Amino acid sequence: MAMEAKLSHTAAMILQAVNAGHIYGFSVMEMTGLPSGTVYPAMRRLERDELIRSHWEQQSIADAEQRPPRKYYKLTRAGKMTLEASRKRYPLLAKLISSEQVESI
Amino acid sequence: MAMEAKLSHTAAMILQAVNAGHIYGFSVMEMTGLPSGTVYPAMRRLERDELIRSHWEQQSIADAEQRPPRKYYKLTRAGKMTLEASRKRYPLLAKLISSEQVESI
DNA sequence: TATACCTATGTAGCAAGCTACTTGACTAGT
DNA sequence: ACTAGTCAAGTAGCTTGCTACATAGGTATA
Repeated sequence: MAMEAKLSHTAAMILQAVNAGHIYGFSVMEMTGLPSGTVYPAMRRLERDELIRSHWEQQSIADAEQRPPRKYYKLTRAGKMTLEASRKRYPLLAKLISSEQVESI
Repeated sequence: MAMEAKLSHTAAMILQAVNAGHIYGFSVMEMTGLPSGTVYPAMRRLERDELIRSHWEQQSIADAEQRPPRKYYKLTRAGKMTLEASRKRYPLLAKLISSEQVESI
């Protein structure tokens, strides 16, 4: 069995937020209340550790919606397993950010 | 009006835990899942900033219960006001640790 | 009588988080 | 033209948090 990384409470919150549909940095910031100086470096580390993967939104879409392009994330298989393990470590995590709370994806 | 300190999520969790009846370090650790290297330094800073105040349990009580003496904390008035402000900043905090969850004080 | 576990507090040194910015394009008011 | 606001990503440098360990008395067990 693969050795799963132990996540900090913050990293677990971010993973949970992405999993629940807040799939870009700014949305994670709004949902969690965490500042940009926390969220963006943390998401880089999560990507470095291959728990999430990112791709830039097409410029044409951003242009059409008149805003900066977003960097979209999704969990890898390792990310899903690590999140599952983190729910045991932080049992109150799922309550904080559930998929139901996501209005617009 | 007094300038209230802005608490980190962790510091707010600890304040909330103490307020909810987890009035010594080890109990806060168990409730929150945070490690001792987080909880004890954080509680020192909270006391330095006069949001909580501590006093050592009487040795005779610890002896009678056959365990090390505990350092008991309680919120100051400034601590209660800061916690109240933090509930606005972290609206999901109260759900995490409510007084009802405390079995033994 | 070692070895191990439990309660409880604590610290050194490294990793992660936060404050206060920056960049950049677009919107709206004065 | 200038100021201010919004969305979105990002960074430098200081502060906080975490891992791993220490201390210390208690119980339990082989």
